Order: sequence, then C-alpha cells, then structure tokens
Amino acid sequence: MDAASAVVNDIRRFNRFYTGMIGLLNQHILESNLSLSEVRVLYEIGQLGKCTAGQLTAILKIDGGYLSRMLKKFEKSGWLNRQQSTADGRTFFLYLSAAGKRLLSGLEEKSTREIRQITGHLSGKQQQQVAGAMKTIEEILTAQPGEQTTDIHIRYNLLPGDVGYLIYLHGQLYAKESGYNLEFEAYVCKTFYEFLPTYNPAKDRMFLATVNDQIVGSVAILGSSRHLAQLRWFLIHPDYRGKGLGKKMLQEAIAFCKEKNYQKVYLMTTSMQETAIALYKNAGFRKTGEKYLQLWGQQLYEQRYDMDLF
Amino acid sequence: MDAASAVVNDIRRFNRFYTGMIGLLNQHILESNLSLSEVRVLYEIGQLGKCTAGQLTAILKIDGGYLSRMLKKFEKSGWLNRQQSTADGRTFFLYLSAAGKRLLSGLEEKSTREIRQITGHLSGKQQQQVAGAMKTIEEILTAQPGEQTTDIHIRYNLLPGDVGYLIYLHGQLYAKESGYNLEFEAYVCKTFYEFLPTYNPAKDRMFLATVNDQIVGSVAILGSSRHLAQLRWFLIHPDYRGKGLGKKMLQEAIAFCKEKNYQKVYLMTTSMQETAIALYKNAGFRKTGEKYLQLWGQQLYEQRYDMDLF
DNA sequence: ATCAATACTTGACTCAGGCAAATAATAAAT
DNA sequence: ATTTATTATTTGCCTGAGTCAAGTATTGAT
Repeated sequence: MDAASAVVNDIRRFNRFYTGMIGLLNQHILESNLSLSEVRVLYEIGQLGKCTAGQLTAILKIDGGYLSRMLKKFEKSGWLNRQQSTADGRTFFLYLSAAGKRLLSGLEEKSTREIRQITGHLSGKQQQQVAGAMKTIEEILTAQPGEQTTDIHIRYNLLPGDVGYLIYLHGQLYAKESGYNLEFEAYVCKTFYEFLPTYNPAKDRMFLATVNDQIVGSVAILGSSRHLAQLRWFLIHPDYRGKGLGKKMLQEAIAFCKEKNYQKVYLMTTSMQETAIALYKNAGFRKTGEKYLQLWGQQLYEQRYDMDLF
Repeated sequence: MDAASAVVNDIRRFNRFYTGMIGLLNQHILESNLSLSEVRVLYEIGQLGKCTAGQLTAILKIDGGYLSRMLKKFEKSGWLNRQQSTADGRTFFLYLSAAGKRLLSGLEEKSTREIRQITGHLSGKQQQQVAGAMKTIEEILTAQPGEQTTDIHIRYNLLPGDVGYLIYLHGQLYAKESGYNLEFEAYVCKTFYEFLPTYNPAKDRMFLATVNDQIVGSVAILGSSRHLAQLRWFLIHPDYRGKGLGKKMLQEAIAFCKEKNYQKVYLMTTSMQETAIALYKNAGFRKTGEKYLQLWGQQLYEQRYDMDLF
C-alpha cells in the first residue's frame, strides 16, 4: 500500500473513531431538549453576534426551512431577538438575549464537564498532545492551498535547552544528509562549549527560528575581533526549507553584523553543504579558501567564505 | 485561563470543526440509500466477521430494536447472512454476503474519493502530519486509565543526535526543576565532549529509554579505571517518572557494572536532586562525600555516592 | 419445574430534518 | 413606472431515523 492510501485509511479510521467520540462528547445535548443542530445554531449566533439566517445556512449548511422554524422556537422561548434590517426588509438580524446567553453558557459548562471526564485521567502532557494534534489537523485541513500554515518566529535569546537542541539538530541532520558520524556531534558540542563562557550579547547574537517553541532553524554571529565576525551554526530543518527562511535569517544575521560595525564576516563550511552554500553566495559571501580533509567519516573540502560589509 | 481550560476549549473547538468535517466526509452516504448508522453497522460486521447483534449494540451504542430492523433489511437485501448459534439458540452469527462485501467496498471507494478531494491539495508531508495527529489523538483518548499507553524501550547504542538531545534534556529539566542557569548546560556539553572520543563499548555503556524513538530517560556507565566505574547522566523525563523506569535503568546499569567486573561504581550529584538520590540510595549507593559549592547560579552541595559491587 | 436473566423482535410513536412551493422584499430591465 | 428576475425567509408536507416499552424465545440457576 502506498503512502497516500495509508493516509486515506488513517483518516477514515479516525473518522470512525471520532464519530463515536463526538457521540460521547455530545451527550449533554441529549439532556437538554435541543438537537445538535439547534445547539450549533445557538452557538454560532452567540459567536457571530449580529447575523442573518442566510449566513447561518451558509456556515452550518442546514436547511433554510428547518432553520426558520428553529429561530421561531428560539424567539418563542425568549433566547433570541430579531430585528428587521432597515436597509433590506427581507432580512432579520439575530441576537441572543440574556436568557439565550445563559442557556449557551450552561451548555458549554456541561460540555466542559464532559470533556474533563474523558480527558481527566490523562497526564498534563497527554492533554497538551491531544490539543496540539487537534490544532494541527484543523490548521492543515482549513488552510487554503498555498496558504502559509505555521508561523515561524525568530528569537534572539538563548534559553536552557537551546544549546542541546541545536547540537541535536546538527548531529541528526548532518548524519542523515551528509553521513557525518558521531565525531561531528562531538565537534559541535565543543564549539558550543567553547562559545558559551564567552557569550556576550554586545558582540554575539543567536537567531533561533521556532515553530510552537521548537527550534527549526538557527544561525549565529560571533564576534571574532573588533572588526571581524564569524557566522556559525546555520541550519534550517528540512521541513522548513524552501520558504525563504534561510535567506531571511542570513539577512538578519548580516544586518546585525552591520549594526555592530563589523567590517567583515566569515564562515566555515564544507563542500557538501551545497544548499547552504548557495544561500551564502546569494547573501554576498565569496569563497576565500579551501582545504581537503578527512573528517567525520567523510572525505570533504573545508571551505571558508568571506564577505566585506562596507 | 489555565492550561486545563485551554485544553478543554481546544477540544471543544475541534469538535465543532470536526463535526462539520464529518459531514463533508460522509456525503457519499447521502448518495447511497443508507443512513450513517446503517453504514457503521455494515462496516462493523465487515470488520468483526462473525459477530452477534449484542456485540454491535455494545460497540456502536445503538438501540437494539433499531439494529434488529436494520439487520432484517440487510438480510432481505441479500447483504447479510445469519446463522443461529448451536450453543445458544437466542443468538445469531452475522456475516456479510459477497454482495454485502461488494456494497461495503463500493462505499469505501467513494469515501476514499471524498477524502482525497479534501486532502488532495496538501503536500505529502502535510498529509502525514494530519494522519499522525489523528493517530496521536486516537491512541491517547482510547487508552484506559492506568493502562501503559506508550511502551518504553531501552537501547544501548549512541545514535547521531542523541548526545545533543541528552544535553537538551539536561539543560531544560535542570533549569526548570532546580533553577540551574546556562552554565550548567555548558558543563553538560563539556562532559559529553570529553567522553565521546574515549567512548568504548567494552567499558562504557549508554542506557537510553525511548518512547517513539524519542529519548525520555538516560543513564550511563563510564569505566574510570579497571575496577572503578562512574554512573552519569541519570535523568528521567518528568512525564515518565513514578513508573519504575528510573529504578529499572539503575538496575540495568549496575548489572552492566557487575558484568564488566567493576569492583566499585560511584556517581556525583547535588543535594537538590532529591528524587534521584532516593533512587540511588535504594539501589545501594551510599554517600561518601559532600562539598559546598556555588555553581550554575545556585548554592548547592555536591555529593559523591559510592557502591561496592562484590 | 420454576423463575430470573439474556438475546433479540415487534409495535407504536416522535421529531429531526429535507424538499418544494409560497411570500415578500429588492434589484434589474424595459 | 411597470414588469421580471433574484434573494431572504416562511410554510406545508412529508419521510424515515431512531427511541421506548412490551413481547417472545432461550438459557441458566435454584
């Protein structure tokens, strides 16, 4: 079975599962004298505030006639107020009355209790996982084709765990993509270990691209001397490549160099990092040195790139 | 709003979203002359193979009378065969006939088309993400309270990324739980950097507890000399504490020491690591030294624990 | 043999919800 | 200005999904 079919099966499976789950989670509706559709309508009016019947039929995809009767019932029960539009006498604006709002919040409270009952025995982390997974599904499935779904945030401070996570990313990605062995990870370890005691925000800066607080890209500028800076630890997680993130981060890094009046910035890389090198060149770096090395279980050319800033 | 309420809201939100989604995904059912419940029953019989009406009411939580009529309809349509149990004349075993199976596979095909329509514009990765998120939800929500949901696996080899991830875990957890600053993470970096070049499986061993290939606990034995070993990097992720994992890992580590004929094993820790110390003591370690230090942004007692192995 | 429990069936009913025609207001066309 | 088409909502009419309770047949326990 190919990957696409597997996905379809997973989704179908989940549908079946969640059909049952929704049944469980909507039991409170059974206790009220409302139908699921009625609750959905009430909720939607509560959310939209001022809306018309037409909007509701479009959003909830329910029959207009059915809705009309529902609204009549709501009005009769005192949950809903209607106000004819002055601009268009055919339409009525719908509002929940105080009683309607009370009803709705009562329903939400019951729903909360129900959800708590189902998720109560889960650990905090599991609950977070479930909520996170739900968000993922919703975001991806509601995204319009081509729309940017996840927003990437860049931060500049170094928090506990960041260094380790960066080493992890380097170790894992370079092993996967370039076949580097564990020595490389030890080397990265060393670079961070040597850097940390000298870290000074006045001359050094980290750029950490994060998605949901998880690092997906990095680059750093370290002041080597008064006039020379080194660019290090440039890395973009494969899932977030091709979105201009790398370019943006390099731009920010170079802007920082200029801001701090460095005259030159350089970086070390290897011939294997073709994608990164393309970005370096694009940003204005030029190759200034090359040396053949056998390192990290690979045969490679260590290269130096430099860039004059002013 | 506290975290728990946020989770509840996320779930409620998802319910609303997925209620609509299920509507979309079940449109093919409208085209057939079957109700959602009928399809669910057909599917369930198809899955279970040989089942009884009672089982179905229990699984799908539908009314017995309704089910009875449904089954009659299915039988009449030639989709279902019933066979009275010889052991219990009240029950009938239900099977789909060839026609029933055909009907079901036709429905699944339509459903597949529908899912493809919705997921078609997504990238392969996004589809994987959706499917993965769905699995997460299902797994977590179907787990029984107290049930071991995730199985923890212990491995002994060091893969690319492991070192970085361990540093990450140390940096993050010690910062959160003991307030250590970044210097601590640098220190951990150093310990790994110094260890890696000397790593020798004949005398050293890592123990990495993983869940879905993600490290959730660790401990290591490093041979200091022919007769003395050091236990290091003992850590259990908070979500996986209190399950006996720490105890088990220490036991394995000590067993390894004995296997390699070390006479003594020692470890360094600080007075703040009370939970770990309790486990150390329980495993047979005794405190042999203590020194006051100001380190990692904290005031603490560095302690040494030793254990004679034979 | 009797009685209670279990597995399913049948009868009687309700009400959610769909469809189409009706009504009423507005916009467009002549 | 009048007709015609369109849109927003309402009403009448209907079906069938699903519920509840009583009924039948079988089994197990005493």
